[in-house]
Amino acid sequence: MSVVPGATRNTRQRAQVLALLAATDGFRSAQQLHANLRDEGAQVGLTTVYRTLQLLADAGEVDQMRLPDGEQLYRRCGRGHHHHLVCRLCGRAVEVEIPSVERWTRNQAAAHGFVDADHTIEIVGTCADCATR
Amino acid sequence: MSVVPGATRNTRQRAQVLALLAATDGFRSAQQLHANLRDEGAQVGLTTVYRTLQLLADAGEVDQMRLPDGEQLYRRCGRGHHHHLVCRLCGRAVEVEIPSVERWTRNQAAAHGFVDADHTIEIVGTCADCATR
DNA sequence: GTGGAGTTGACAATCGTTATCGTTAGCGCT
DNA sequence: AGCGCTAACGATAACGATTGTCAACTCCAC
Repeated sequence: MSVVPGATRNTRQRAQVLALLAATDGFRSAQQLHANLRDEGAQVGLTTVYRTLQLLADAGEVDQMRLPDGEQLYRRCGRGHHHHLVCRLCGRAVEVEIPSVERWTRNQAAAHGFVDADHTIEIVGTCADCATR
Repeated sequence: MSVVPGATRNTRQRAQVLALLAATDGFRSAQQLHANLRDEGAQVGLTTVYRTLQLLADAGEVDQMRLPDGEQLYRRCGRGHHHHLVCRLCGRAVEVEIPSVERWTRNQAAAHGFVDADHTIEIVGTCADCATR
């Protein structure tokens, strides 16, 4: 039997992106992550950072959110469905759960005949540290 | 005394953008609106459409939301704080209110020391018409 | 070690949006 | 109606994040 097509490989670049994500606790943009990797001497292309983040996001390994200005941010996250309270300045994030809203959104969608409903809930603010600075 | 600086003027272009928005009941992108205006013979520049939408959004005359792919959408809306259930295909929107969540998000932000907290809640699905088509 | 399919990355292209800046035109005033 | 000031316009260029391209590379099963 030949190799199963579709296997994913463990490459140096993916390990480095994952390592950086593991060491970061706030949301970061692909460009920020790429810059950080370059700073610490890692040899990773910007394209690869984007691709890796997309892979991880699709696999549910990282969460992604979008700032009001449209920039995409990524963060290594706990599993399961949850939402975020994010600092608009430093990216620090707190995972929050909204038990009632999950049910509520489903019901609203169904009540209006919408199917395949998905929802996005993000709370963006300024964290205590950034506020006093 | 001279003219008060900062006055806004009534131009043909703004009237046309407003008229189109009034005749549209779903979320539309700036580019879609511009194309529609051109189709019906209106002479309006793309830049002006963007500027006008931004003005209206700042003034609270229209609501803006962002699709998962980052595209900005606009819609003439009822006043007051509310959220939307939007069709991902045709842009049709239903305004919904989430009584408990407004309070909940405020409390969560405060509990974690965040200030100036803002929240975005959007439900995107496929409406009944688009689903059967 | 070898083969070949998954990966990489420099570069170009895309796409929505914003800045530029000379021209146009709304409107308060006379 | 005419004048003048300045907001507003709009064609075009610039921008910035993201994605496509494609030849070179490198994991890894055998």
